Amino acid sequence: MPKYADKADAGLPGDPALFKVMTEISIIANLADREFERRMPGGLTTAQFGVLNHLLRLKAQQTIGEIAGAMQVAQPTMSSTVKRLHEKGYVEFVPDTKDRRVKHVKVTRAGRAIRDKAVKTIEPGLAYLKEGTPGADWDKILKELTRLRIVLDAAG
Amino acid sequence: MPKYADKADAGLPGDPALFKVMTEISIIANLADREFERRMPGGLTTAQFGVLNHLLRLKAQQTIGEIAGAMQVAQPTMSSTVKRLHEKGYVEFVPDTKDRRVKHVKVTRAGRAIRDKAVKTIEPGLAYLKEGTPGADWDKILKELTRLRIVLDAAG
DNA sequence: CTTTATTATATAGATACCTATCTAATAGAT
DNA sequence: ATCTATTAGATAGGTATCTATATAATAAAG
Repeated sequence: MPKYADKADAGLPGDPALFKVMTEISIIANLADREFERRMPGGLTTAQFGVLNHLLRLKAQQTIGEIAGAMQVAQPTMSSTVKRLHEKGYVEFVPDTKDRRVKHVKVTRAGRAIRDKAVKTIEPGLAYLKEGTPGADWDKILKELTRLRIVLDAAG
Repeated sequence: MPKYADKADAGLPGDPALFKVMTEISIIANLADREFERRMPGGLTTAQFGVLNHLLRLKAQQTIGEIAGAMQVAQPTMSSTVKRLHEKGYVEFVPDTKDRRVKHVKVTRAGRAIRDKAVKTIEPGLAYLKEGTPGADWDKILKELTRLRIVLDAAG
């Protein structure tokens, strides 16, 4: 049951627009995670899907640290996510020949298969969202959100 | 150290705009939480601040279920957040005279004080973000994001 | 009235995320 | 060569979030 569908926005009248934007972003992030994970096969989470998708699109192996940087999360977070993918057999670890501290993460066949399945699961949902927001210029909104993210990131 | 500031967007070339938007939203939500919590007094989290702010702006007490609905999170999540606020002395529980199952959550003086401090802490950050994104029409973006959230919420 | 259904909140068990810290291995400096 | 600094990753402890379930109290039905 939707809880907010009858309200103009998630904020209160006095809030500045950007504050409301941040509130919406927080709610959307949570709702989207829930929707995706409800539909994703094999108990994949969005974090786990993100890693598989990232590596497969790059067509490359990466270290845990590199993946953490690319996904914009802390290294221990990525250690944990990769560990779960490993337990499920979706990635394997390739030792570095020159530096024994390093683990190269490689997607397995099973990992590729589950990711392809996940992509197919997501596509109709994305189409649904796009149809549900006619007239929205997502390319333009993307540009602004990217600018916002860069400023926010630089502030840290 | 920013990790993404040198990239056009957080997605990959083949991704549809709306997919990239969702990716940005996820990253922004995390970055914003971190920034705010780093600056907030008294170890307040964004979730905890959100509850105090919500109740104080409404100028009303609400039950845990009502707050959960308003903040768009599951009821056990709100039980947990409210519990932490109670441990810190920022809210108190007012028993319902007619229904002994119900807890009315009321912000204490200390809660109001910490929220006022938090608001003052946030304002410059918001101004910084706004200045860092000149020309962005946040009112318009808010409208689109709200539509997106409503569609997403209705899908659940 | 007693039994059943509903409702409000709490508890249990996961995952994701963080910061702080530890270990192991490599690199640098003297 | 040895001592120190840096780096990759793992571990510990904490909050937020979810779903599923338990508990308690009210409401509805018989």
